[in-house]
Amino acid sequence: MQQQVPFGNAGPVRKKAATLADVARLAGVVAMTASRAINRSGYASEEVRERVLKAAKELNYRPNLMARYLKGQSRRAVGIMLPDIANPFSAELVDGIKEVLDKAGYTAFIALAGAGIEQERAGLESFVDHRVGGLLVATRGTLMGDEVLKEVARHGIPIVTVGRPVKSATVDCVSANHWQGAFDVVTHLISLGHKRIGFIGISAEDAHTLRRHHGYKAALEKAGLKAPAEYTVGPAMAPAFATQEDGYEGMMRLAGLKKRPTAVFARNDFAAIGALHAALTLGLKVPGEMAIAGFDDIPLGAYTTPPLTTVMQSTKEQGKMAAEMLLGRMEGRLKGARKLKTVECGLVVRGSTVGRGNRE
Amino acid sequence: MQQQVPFGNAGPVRKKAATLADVARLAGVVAMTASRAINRSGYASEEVRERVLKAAKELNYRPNLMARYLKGQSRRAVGIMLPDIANPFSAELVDGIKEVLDKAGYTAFIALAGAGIEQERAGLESFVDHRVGGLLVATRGTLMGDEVLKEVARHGIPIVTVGRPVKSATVDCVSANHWQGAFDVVTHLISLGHKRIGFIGISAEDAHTLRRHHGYKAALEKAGLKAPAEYTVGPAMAPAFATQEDGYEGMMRLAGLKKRPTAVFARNDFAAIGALHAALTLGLKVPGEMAIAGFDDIPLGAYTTPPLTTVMQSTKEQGKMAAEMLLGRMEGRLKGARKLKTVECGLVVRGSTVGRGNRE
DNA sequence: CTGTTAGCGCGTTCAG
DNA sequence: CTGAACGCGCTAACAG
Repeated sequence: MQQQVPFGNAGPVRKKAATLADVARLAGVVAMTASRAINRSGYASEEVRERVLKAAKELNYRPNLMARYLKGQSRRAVGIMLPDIANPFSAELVDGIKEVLDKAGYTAFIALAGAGIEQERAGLESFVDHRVGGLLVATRGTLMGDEVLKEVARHGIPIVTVGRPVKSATVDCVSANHWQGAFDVVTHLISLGHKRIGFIGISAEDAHTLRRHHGYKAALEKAGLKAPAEYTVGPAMAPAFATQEDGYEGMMRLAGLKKRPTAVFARNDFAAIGALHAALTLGLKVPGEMAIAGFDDIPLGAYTTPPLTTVMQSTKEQGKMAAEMLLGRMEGRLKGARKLKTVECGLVVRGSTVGRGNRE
Repeated sequence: MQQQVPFGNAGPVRKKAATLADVARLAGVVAMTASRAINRSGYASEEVRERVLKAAKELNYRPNLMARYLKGQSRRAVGIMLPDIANPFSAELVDGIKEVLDKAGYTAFIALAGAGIEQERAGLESFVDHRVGGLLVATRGTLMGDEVLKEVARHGIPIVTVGRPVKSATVDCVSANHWQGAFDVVTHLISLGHKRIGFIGISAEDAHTLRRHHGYKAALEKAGLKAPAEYTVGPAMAPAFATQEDGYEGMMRLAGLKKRPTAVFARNDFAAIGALHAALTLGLKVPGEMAIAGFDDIPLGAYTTPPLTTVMQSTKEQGKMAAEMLLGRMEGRLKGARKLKTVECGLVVRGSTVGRGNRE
């Protein structure tokens, strides 16, 4: 029974949405009765409920959440603040989060921090304004960002961050052990006999990257190897995450050194793929003359030629854990001091460090 | 001046948020005056405004949007419904949308359709419930999906779809000319002398793919070439979009034919990259023995070896256009019958169809 | 310029 | 089982 809709020829004018009173009138009862029938709260005779439900459907009735929230009802929506959307990390994370949230009957809204801290603040405030019941924040940690988060926390909304430890007693955190992942993959390179190992994609802005770089240095140190400053390269102004371009440039720089590295660890898989392309373009054999490893285990990494050795950080798992912690806070199951959870990373060895590579 | 926050040791208990009345009381005025001071509507003496603003800051006051909306205020939030988040298409689209929305001072919320139509419906209804002022829908077109959209349209919320023509008089649409893009790239392959050209990633579910496949067939037909059924391969149950795996499988199938194609057009770049890896794994020279083209122009496509020939569909541009149309509807600038806009696609020629490739 | 009144749509509370 | 009154936080429309 398709109804006439007042749009397209009427511009933004719209018939006012049906209210509970309208439904009640049509069903021949009073608003309160309709409310009870619809929400199954309190009693209502079967017969009345049917009439009400029919009327509701006919009027295309949707309860006005604003009015509900106004009375301080439970808020079954969660806000997710992401750094950007182009990042496979975001995709997997949301995957894990949604799995938990969907099951629990919550709706998730996503906002993007995008370029700057101001956008992030605007998005977070918007979440607060729209009365989400909890916040999952996966943006990158900067000191400025922390201030914003603390401000938001003052509104009393439970917050769980992912991959971003916040120095605030009211915020729970889930993150991967980037240090250990980097340590493991560099140790893997060392165990293959490499002694000159470069790092592509450094950036002082990004907490993850710094921890990965520390892991890189620690592994070298433990093996008694050196990491000359010139072996660490990165774009001057680091963006949200290193890109193919950065990796390409980085490899070009490293390969141009008089004593160039024989292996390279790139901050993430995008950079690694860019580096791989650069190396092949220069005619270097991979991994024969240049071994390359990345970080993140993006799906495409298994389909480069040669496939990419990388570090898996079980992002989906982190998403699930974070969502569960948040729900716990929201529903009062989880109490007490802030929780900090860390997930270990796993090494994924493929052809870019071991084997024939794509040239004899 | 960091305040004590009641969380962490108190579970979900929270101090009630400050209300306008609280602010007014602290400033020694009445609520209405505070409202005027904060919203710059009506008059308020400079002195009073300062006092009110100070009080507001002190109490960490945020106007209760629910209460505002309840009065039927303008809704400066927009909902974006995406098919999934792992898709570079989504990223670029949101990029374009945000550019317009940010400038106009609107906030964007994103929801994901994910697996099924039910999630999509839930997300859309949640948007309606949260009283977003407009909806941008970029999920894939299926008949079931259309029904849901029509239902939502009945609420009188302006809707613009991207890449998905909807048979409803109340929904505006923006999309790329997939047919033409496919036609052009296949024509490019033909112009290189290829006579046996395969298609990887067919799926009856996906409208875009079908249009790309039609373009592929049209190009062959126009050149007087044949497209045997066995040259078109795809996973039986097609997911949201074809993946590296699908491309890999597809190429394996095509390469195994007694009279195998000399060129392949993959439904998207992910499939193309999978196909590329398969071809190289089989020892085929690309493009010498097997030319490969994709669709979408994802960033990584320029960094495969050889780099990928593909079709650019200016997704960001589509996002901008869609957002502008939506704002036009929301603000009453755009009136009248539904608008349908189509953006042309552009051919991007790289090494996977032309040149030496990555082997001599 | 500032204060008062009323009502948005709903659910809670208390009477029928 | 059903109805009537009240108030959530805010602002439009009137006074003062």
